[in-house]
Amino acid sequence: MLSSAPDDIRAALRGHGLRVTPQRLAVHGALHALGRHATAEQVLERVTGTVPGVSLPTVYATLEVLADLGLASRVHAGRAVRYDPRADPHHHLVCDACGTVVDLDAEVDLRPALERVRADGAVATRAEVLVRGRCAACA
Amino acid sequence: MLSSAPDDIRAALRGHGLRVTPQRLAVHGALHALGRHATAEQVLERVTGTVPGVSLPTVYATLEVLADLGLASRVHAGRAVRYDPRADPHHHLVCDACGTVVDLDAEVDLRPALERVRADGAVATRAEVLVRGRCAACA
DNA sequence: CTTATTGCAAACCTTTTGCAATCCT
DNA sequence: AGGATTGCAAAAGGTTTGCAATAAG
Repeated sequence: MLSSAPDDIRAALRGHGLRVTPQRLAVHGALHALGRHATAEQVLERVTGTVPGVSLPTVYATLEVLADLGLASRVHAGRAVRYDPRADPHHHLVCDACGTVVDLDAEVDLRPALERVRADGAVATRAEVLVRGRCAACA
Repeated sequence: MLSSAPDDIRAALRGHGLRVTPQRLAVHGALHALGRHATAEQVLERVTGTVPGVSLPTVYATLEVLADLGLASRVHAGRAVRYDPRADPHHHLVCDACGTVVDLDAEVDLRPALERVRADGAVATRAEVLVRGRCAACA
């Protein structure tokens, strides 16, 4: 079972003293059902289809919670922030034509960059390779 | 002399059939004078201090032109897009606390990621390592 | 019960657009 | 002269906030 199981979010929320609400379960479910780097708007559409009465501010708040819990991650690509249901470290390609974000599963040795961060007295919490270009559909 | 010399932008603009206007020179100068990853707003402030009568839409348009000419590059970090006077490939650290973007001069072998892009049938135009964390001042 | 969470509407901020006036070439 | 470029104002996104009503623990 992947870490996206409904039980995991319940446990994660409880473990952080947060409440388990239908909206949070719905947003989490929708993000995984979409299975891609979705915008808050897209998540809202999907959620509204199954659990009506969810508002956009709630979607934003919930996605933020999921990101903080490590159950999702933000990808700052273009206009809109996209939320990635994958939490494990991986890389991204952002299509300059259609704005799509696609995962890049590749092994890149980021240590030189991370060492540079440390040498500068800064702290790294996450690191990824960000490629800009055209996705397969647009190329 | 670095590629930021005023003459270079003149040549670059003319070479692309674009007009050399005081606004474009001012924006280019301001971006380099700021010497860091500035927002359009910050560039406007700086420009207004020396060459009054420049508008925000013009700053945006000009930064876009500079980026297209390869005299600057966009960094999508948080809320606002930041423009980097450096055009050569390098990496970035984005501070989650203050939003600052700092350069990371490090040698990272991105080939595995780029090969992945090609294998997927996509095209890469640029690639960098993006680190999130806290800058030296905020850490 | 108590307080986090929600929905709604409205505010906010960044970026873009439309159009008449301007100024490079 | 002629068309690219500009300023202004206004619109268009995307995201956040304020507050009363609701519901989870």
